[in-house]
Amino acid sequence: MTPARPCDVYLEMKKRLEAHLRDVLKARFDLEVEAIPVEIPPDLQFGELATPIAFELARKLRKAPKMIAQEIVAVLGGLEGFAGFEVAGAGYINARLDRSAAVRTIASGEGQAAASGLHSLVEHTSINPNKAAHIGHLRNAILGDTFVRLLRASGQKVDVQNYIDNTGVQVADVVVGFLHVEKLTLTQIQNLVGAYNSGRRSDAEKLGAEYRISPVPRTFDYLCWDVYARVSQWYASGTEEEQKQRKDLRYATLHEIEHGGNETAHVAELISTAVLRRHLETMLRLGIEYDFLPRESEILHLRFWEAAFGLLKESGVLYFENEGKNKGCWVMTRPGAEVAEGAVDEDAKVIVRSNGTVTYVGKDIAYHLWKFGLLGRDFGYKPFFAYPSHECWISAEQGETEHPHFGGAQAIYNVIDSRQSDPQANVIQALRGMGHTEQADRYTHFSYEMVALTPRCAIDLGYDVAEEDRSRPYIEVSGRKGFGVKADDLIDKLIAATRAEVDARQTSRDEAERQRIAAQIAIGALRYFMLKYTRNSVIAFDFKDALSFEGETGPYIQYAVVRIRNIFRKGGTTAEAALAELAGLTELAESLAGAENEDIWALWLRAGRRSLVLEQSIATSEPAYLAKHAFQLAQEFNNFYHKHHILTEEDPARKTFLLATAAVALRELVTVLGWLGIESPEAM
RNA sequence: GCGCCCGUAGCUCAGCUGGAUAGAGCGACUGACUACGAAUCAGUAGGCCGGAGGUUCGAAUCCUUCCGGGCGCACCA
Repeated sequence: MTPARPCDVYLEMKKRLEAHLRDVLKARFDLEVEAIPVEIPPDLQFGELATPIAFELARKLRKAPKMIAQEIVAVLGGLEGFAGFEVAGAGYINARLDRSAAVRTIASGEGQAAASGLHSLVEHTSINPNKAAHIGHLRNAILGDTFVRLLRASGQKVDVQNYIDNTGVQVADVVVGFLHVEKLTLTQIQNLVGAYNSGRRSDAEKLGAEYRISPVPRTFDYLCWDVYARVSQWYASGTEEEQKQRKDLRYATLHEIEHGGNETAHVAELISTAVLRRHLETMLRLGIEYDFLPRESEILHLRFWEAAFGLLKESGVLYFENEGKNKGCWVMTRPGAEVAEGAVDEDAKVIVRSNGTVTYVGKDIAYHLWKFGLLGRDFGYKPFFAYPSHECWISAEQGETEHPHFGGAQAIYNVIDSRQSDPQANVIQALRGMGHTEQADRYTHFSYEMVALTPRCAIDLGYDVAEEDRSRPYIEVSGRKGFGVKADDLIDKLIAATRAEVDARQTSRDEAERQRIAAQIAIGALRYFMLKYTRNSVIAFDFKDALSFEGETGPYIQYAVVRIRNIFRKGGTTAEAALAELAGLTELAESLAGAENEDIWALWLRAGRRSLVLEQSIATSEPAYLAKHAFQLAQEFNNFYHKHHILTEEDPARKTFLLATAAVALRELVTVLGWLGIESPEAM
């Protein structure tokens, strides 16, 4: 069997050094050390790897760290792939790699991960299908989609799910909006959806005028955005009596939708399906695809809860409360709660209300039992949306007889914003309580902070910003108030901006090609923008930052790729050929030594770090690490590019080496950008 | 009141399970296009890492506490 990641010298060398140190410590000093710390030094002058192990051993051995380090170095001997070890500072042991050997390994590496055998399920996007997607949803989808790509790159089999809450209160609200505020009939709604779906804007406008809807936005999800804002306002306006009636109407509508099989439910289905289709189209513009769309309506109608309820009662996770404020409910103990023996847990989480209906967390427990294959029930499946390479399926009460199998995963990741960490913790707690500890351990709430608007951005967009909000660092987006930046608007704006730049530079390319390049750059800019921040940092959105194409941005990295491609184009050769030629060079050491080559060595080293960063990214669920890695790689290449002129190099061996350096940078940049869902344009 | 997150350069953010002189981008100021395209590069200025204690050979990182900000704590979803 071939090694999983032959090109990753860092990962390989780190493991080798750890193992060697462990052996030496055992054999020569009779020391068993659990974890040997091996780190990457802050500067290349300290070598490529280092360990502060001597500091840790100082107390135990009652000796100065520096002496211990010297003793260890004295017996380390030679290790394949390393040029030597030395003591530095107060007791660091620095390791220097055999640079030529490392370069050859990196150059030859394919970097393909072997299948890990792990089957994971990632749930992301999960937008309520009642309005257009906004920038907050983009962060979710881009984080989720990128993480899917990372898991797949590491060899996992991954199913991508987008959960659709098509029977919730948000859908009910827009149904109320269409039926009772806009006062449309089922037939009229059907006509409107049909006109929008056919793509003929003029038809939608004609109907809009006839039905007295104004303004008539360009797409159906945009219309819903407006209707949702109007109905929210409608609920809050009017007399007290009217408000009560409207609230009653809201919940009556919700219950009809949940129950199904009536006209209101039919309207809800019509609207939510049309909006869902728009969400898929929006996300596809960013290269985001799904495998399966489980819907709440099927979780209800296929009685997932019934099955889960039985299991929960059996395992004792749920108990019936006879006393206190939750009297008459089925409840569960919250994670971390400590309740005295015999006392009533007033703080318990209600799962089944005293009227017998189940709460959101209850339904979520059922759904997650299904995800792990522990429920004993399954959805029906129907094809819903065709991508060029595969079909996206949707849940159905009665599905096709032939269908792929979803669920039954070994590990799951839920990309859900941090405000939902309590309910997520409840679900995990329930799984653990049922004895599914392994599943509970492999349940990751992939949480992230919201995207908010800077006050300046909100004012620029024409929203009323209260005086007290103007001094705040950011203002939360609100679909209810219609307050936010719609995803498609942002994408359009980005494409227009990149198009202007492309037009200025690519005068000889035709219209279609320019548009394609502009889109690639715009999507690259957007995806990178959403990925450069770590998950628990609130993004205060501003067009100035998002529309920036300089510095730490997607286009900066793409530009490095284009530069490398230009070198090979002008040089009449290819990256593959350059790497093949490198193998024929007998002497590399000279090109890698000395201060004037330090930047080249740094670039090779960075190139040899991909799998290490991937591993860290997955372990911490932090795609930002890989985004940063891509940027640093591009930065180091640009550095190299300015310092060494490749095509005019006269020494043929040196030129081959420089070309190979560019080739490896290209290979790494394209690979890592691909993991981030960012395309590498041919020109820009 | 309880829980979670955050506070690092003028601004926006990195800083991995504690480790060597605290980094990047933007902005400001200097410079570099008859070069493989300057969406680039080089340089300068800019930091009691919110405050105070503690643990440690060593703390931006761990613990305690205080201050300042955000978000959760429903028989809503």
